[in-house]
Amino acid sequence: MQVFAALADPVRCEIVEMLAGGERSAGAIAARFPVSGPAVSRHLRVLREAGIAKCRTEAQRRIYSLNPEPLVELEGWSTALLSQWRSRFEVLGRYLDESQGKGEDS
Amino acid sequence: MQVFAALADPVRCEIVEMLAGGERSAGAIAARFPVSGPAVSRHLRVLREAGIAKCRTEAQRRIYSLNPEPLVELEGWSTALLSQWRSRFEVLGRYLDESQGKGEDS
DNA sequence: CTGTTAAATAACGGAGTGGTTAGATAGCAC
DNA sequence: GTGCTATCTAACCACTCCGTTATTTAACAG
Repeated sequence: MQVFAALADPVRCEIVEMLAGGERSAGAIAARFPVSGPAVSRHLRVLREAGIAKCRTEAQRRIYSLNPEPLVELEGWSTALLSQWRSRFEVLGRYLDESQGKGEDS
Repeated sequence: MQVFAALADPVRCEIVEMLAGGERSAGAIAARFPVSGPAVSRHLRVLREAGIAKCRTEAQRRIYSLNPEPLVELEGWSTALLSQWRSRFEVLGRYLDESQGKGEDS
């Protein structure tokens, strides 16, 4: 799950939320954060390398947009994990229901 | 999203997957990784402080289990983001459908 | 070609992270 | 009490990460 590392930084997390609302130029993104342009530029690179963002060139501007696949994968990961956990929990629940009538365990 | 930072490390990510399959003692967890006990112990602390794992004491053992709330939140975050993205995409799609008949744009 | 704008890269410093080994803490067995 | 087991904490080191400023690349305007 390389995605987690890419989203671990709050700035990158916010950038992703921005991009979910539509594509933006690098400058427009940088303007929203109290850090320097180069700092944002590197955040964008991390997101690109993680496959979460992609960019196209338009004159001098780089227009960034969201690449959804990794987020779909992320959603799937958490959903699968939770359903596994819930199924375990249900097994435990059944066990407790059963032993409730007998009241014995090690 | 503090959860991302907690899951950014592959060892912690695997621990969470282990815990989804049922609770485990600290020793049982540590045995599965090629790193020292103290290293795993600190990973467990990070997960605890992120609210992803919790532990109870049983004799000398600490039994770790999964706390699902942060993962539910994570699932919700990715789902919301994707649905926002998809709605944007649909708007764009409608625009393209429309301009397709006219064939003009800047 | 020169100048300007937009963004990326380079180089560097400080803070945080993950690993290690050694020592502390807590509960059980005797 | 002593000894053993299980786990955590402390101290330290190497490495990575995020921020900065300075420089470079790239595209347009004249």
